[in-house]
Amino acid sequence: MLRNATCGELTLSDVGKKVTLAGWCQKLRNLGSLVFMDLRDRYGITQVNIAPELYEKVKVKSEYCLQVIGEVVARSEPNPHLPTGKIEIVAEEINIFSKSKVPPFIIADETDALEDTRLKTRYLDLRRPVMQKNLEIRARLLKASRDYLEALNFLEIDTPTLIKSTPEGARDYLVPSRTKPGKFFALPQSPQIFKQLLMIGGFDRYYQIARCYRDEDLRADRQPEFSQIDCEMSFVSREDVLQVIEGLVSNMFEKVIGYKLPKFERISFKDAISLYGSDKPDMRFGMLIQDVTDILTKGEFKAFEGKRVKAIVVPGYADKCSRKVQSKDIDLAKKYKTHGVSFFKVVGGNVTGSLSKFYEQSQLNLLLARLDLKDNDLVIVGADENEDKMNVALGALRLKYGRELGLMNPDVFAPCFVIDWPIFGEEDGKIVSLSNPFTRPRDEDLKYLDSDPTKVLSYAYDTVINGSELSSGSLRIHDGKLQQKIFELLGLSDDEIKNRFGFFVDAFNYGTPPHGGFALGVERLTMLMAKTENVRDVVAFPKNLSAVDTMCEAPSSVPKENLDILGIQIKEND
RNA sequence: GGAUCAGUGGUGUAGCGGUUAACAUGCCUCCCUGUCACGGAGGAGAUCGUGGGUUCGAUCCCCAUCUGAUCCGCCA
Repeated sequence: MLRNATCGELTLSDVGKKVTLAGWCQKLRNLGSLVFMDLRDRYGITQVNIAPELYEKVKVKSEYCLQVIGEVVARSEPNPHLPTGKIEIVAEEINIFSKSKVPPFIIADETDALEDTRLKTRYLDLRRPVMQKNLEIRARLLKASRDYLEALNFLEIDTPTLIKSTPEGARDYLVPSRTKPGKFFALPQSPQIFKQLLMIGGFDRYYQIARCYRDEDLRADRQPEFSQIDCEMSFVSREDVLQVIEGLVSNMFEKVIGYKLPKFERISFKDAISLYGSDKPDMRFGMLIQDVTDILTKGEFKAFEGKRVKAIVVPGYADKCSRKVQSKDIDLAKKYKTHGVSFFKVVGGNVTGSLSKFYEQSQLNLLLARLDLKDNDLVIVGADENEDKMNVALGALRLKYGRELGLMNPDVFAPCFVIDWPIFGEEDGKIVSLSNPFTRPRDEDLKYLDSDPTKVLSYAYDTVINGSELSSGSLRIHDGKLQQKIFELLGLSDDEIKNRFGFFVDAFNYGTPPHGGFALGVERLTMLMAKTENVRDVVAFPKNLSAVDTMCEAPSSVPKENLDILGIQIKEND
């Protein structure tokens, strides 16, 4: 037996027991004729009292992996900050399993190393309690989701990860085929098509913890490979699916972090954009975007003419809003391809600011009343021909100030469903898909399919908590004719449809049940529960922003012979 | 594809035309019987990301390049 207790469990009631612990030497405190060692494992830290003679013999150092045999004793001076702080082990024997080089950074929650450094020796970084806690949250929420879904009769079925490339949406990761040189598999961006085929195959409730791959640029919350709790159900209404999502997510929060989520709000896509300036609204705080077009286009200020004018109010911020701050905000708004924003301040009950001179007092009073302005409030105003662009820009500013004013409390979770998404958008006069092409249009909107497709809303739904898109899903089309029609509206020719989705379209001719589902982002969920804004904190071995694993140095070159077998030649750099 | 910020001992930072390149921490040696961010004394450790330029002189200014972070585009 290499150990019979962990470093996190011993208490005063264990005093007198002889125990064997195993772990890593976290810290040594050598007082001369008395040496203390903090021994660390996954469960905690236990102090070991080592006699100088024993210490001389074993010569323990930082991060040595070792075993301690000794008696549990009560400490004469307990440490109230440590769960095991009332006891220590008097070492009788120390066996070193293996030595360690001096680690490149301090292995503790409060490490001062930058992430880049930590990633190069991730296995050391993973020893840090906070990383172990994060990965434990991840494991526990997966377990909770399995338990919940299994109880509802969902069947776990895995789907292939070497699949047909169907260029649409995200860029595929490609895998060359050896048996068919010159041809490629793609790694799945999601199991979408397969889970729908499972519905046709009669598995009315399917789920899977699915690995997904997207070869797109990364972000702090985006990795090229990630996991989804993927579900699909047959013979369901939108309401049925939303119930499952709400139940599942609430159950996970309760089981994993003991948080009771409130009932999920519902908001239409349209309202989310116009009130929050985002399709993933953070509902922990207000500061909603308001329409002031009728008031502010009536003045002498020509630049607002013919545009939609929208505003947010930052309470009590007028005196903090220097010229520098303003110019930063203008730049932020311009990032979203707007003309920028302007500022009003409320001073002594009056609306002031460089634009105020363009307006009559009566109009400014209207503004005071409409926005319910108080002294020292800051009003950020933007105008644009394209209302949604300005909404999105103001939405970004809303988040900036929400953060700054401490309104985004990480201990509070505000869930909502964003529903009624449009199916089509317009880009350069062309109809483009805004969702996946299998999303089912609302029955009441089918009549617009020919006349004005952009008016057609769908049975799609996103789950959003604290501004993070946790899941997205929809009812799917189950009628072959309607599916064909959607493909046509997207400008796909019969040949293209046949090439990309032929097998899928064929399947629809054999009795497709009405179905729908969703996919929950595992990393996003874990990030919320672990209260981190960085995906890499909840992935054991992540890629950096260039999609590189700096520890393994992947991707890498491969020998020419391997390429020859695949019929691949690398183009020389020009 | 674009924007911004940052690369200085192992680690994290300071310095921003002339410095013995500073501080903290880690590491090594010695002292220390109750530490838990132990304490004390001493020591080693840096071609200041790379290449070019400006200058009498560059870690510092300029250009290029590489690397990292964050955002926009992108992510059906």
